[in-house]
Amino acid sequence: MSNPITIEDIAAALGVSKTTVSRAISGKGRIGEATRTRVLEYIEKNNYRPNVVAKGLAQRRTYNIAVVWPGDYIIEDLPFFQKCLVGMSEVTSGYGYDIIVSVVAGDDISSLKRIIENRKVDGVILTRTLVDDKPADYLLESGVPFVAIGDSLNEQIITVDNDIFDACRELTSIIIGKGHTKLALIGGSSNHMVTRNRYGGFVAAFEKAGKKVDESLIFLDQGNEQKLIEIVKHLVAEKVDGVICMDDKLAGHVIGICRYSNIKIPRDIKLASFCNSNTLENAAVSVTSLNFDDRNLGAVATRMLMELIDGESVKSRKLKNYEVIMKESTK
Amino acid sequence: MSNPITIEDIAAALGVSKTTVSRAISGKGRIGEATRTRVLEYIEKNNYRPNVVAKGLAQRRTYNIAVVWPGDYIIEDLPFFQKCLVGMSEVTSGYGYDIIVSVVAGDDISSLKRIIENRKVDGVILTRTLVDDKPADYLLESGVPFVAIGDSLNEQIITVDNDIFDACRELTSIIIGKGHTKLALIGGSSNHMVTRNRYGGFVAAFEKAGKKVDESLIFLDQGNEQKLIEIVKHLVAEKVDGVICMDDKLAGHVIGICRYSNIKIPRDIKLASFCNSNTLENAAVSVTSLNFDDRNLGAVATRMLMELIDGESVKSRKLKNYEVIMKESTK
DNA sequence: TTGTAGGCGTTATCAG
DNA sequence: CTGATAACGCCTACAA
Repeated sequence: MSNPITIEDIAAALGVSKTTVSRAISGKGRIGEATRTRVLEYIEKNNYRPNVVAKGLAQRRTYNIAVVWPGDYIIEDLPFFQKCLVGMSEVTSGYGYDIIVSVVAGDDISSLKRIIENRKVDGVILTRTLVDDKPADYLLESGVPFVAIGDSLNEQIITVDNDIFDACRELTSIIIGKGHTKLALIGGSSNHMVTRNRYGGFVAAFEKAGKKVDESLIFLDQGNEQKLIEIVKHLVAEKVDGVICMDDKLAGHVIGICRYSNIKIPRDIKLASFCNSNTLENAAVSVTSLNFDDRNLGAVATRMLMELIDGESVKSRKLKNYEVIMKESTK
Repeated sequence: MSNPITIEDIAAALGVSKTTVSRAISGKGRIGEATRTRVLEYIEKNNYRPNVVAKGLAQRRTYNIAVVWPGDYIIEDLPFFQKCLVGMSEVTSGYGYDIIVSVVAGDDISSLKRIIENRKVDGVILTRTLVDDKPADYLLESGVPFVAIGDSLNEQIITVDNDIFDACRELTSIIIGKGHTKLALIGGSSNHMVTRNRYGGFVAAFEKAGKKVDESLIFLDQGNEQKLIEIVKHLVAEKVDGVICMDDKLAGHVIGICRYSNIKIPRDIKLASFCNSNTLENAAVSVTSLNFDDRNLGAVATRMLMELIDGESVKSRKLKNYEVIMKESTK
């Protein structure tokens, strides 16, 4: 049925060459003001749309970027990715780009590989960074422009991140400042770069206060709820002042355990989370936590990638804004 | 730098024509077994990858589908979309397709429009359906193949959905069967088709039990927490047996209100949710709810779309499996 | 069974 | 300022 009109149709209708039409559209190359408006008017009237695929073939561009999306269902992580995505989408559409999602679960980067090998995208955004980062390594090797959200140990990788370190240090400092100095820290995968930074911020707050971190109160790579139960009981027995969880998943578990064990927050123990996901809104206590502007993070990452694709040189960035949200759990 | 090799390079290297190479790859058209393997081996050895964009231009295909993604941050909705997406991704990669996300917030379908007008995709999946469905109307008009997840009043629209109606009826029936017949129903946007079906299932359960629904206990288009507070207090004053929320966002609010108002669930009032999002895991009570296989839903929708794109005729489907999860809140 | 030539819709090169 | 003409990389009649 209704085949879309092409640049050639326009050329024929207007008695000019394809080249001229192309120039009128792209704005590149010299062209008479008269013919230019004539073409543009015709385009407007017949609502012509350039074929982006054909354009891409000629320019060796796809006008797509890939966004690596987590394939797991950890609910506390979703709001972050969602907010990032919205920010990304706002930027891409301004550039005439679209977003292809590459769902990556665990170490299986076959989806990403396919997309890259098929040359479906001009660049990639990694939405989290790992210590042993398979996707990043692959992308570096393949030479595709990419930006990673999160910190990296590899200087070659262009990254953008919230200032996790500072934020975590500040939150910890505030709690220390309230006189709660015997603090435990519970964190997730130590293969996530963010875990390192959170840990670093925690330690830095102690240093700043001239105190020493009690290493026996640091628990990383936690996720298993059974082990958490023991840990929480242990902490209460040890009479720690408070516990800081690196994310809301852990904080949620701790709340659940406390409720079940009849431990009262904040009476018996204080609680804070290094990452607010809004998943704890219906929890038994409202939780002190950190808030970041993830939508902006996604937007900035995308702008950086766009510049990278355009051949500009781009430097890693750290976004400075965060909020410390004080709630009942540390009262 | 390293320009990928093309079909022409292979042809030249092997002393055959481009056509022959193309045939060896696609499997279409007659070709000698000998030359065929010769080409395939060469491809393997030099790990040649066809340029999907060029292929698409020639075939008038993009090997992309669009998935309309919600632009809002309603956390209780994210798991559903996430699970759908994973299912979709599994299917598309089997077909050599990729997923472009179209972030649509409210009535602003400009993102979707751009994607369609730019001909970036061969088809679209709508991840929710509305009573007044702007995206669906647009897609119908534009003639792009699409499948909608969720029910529709428009027969022209090809849909696939969980059997919301049956599931809601069953859950309601169970609660009625426990002797709780004075039930309230709180629901979200009545512009969402799913709201209608949930309501329908609720009503059907009453009919099946030979009872009449008390219309004064039906509250749709709720979201505002302030109004919910009044409603909950009203319900308690009216001594209703229980309240069913159409989703976890509402259920979460109700839990919060009850806790604040010192109303005990399930002692003072029973509670159930028509849609389990796992966001209530840390809530004060565990909530009776419905579980669906959303990943499969996404997978089925995608398979249907693939068939549609391949020109096959596809009929709307309703997926039958769901689970009723009985928890403390209705004890 | 294989090859030739033209087309998919643009952009880019190089003359005029 | 404008226009042929050749890419871009692949597919597909039609011929051989």
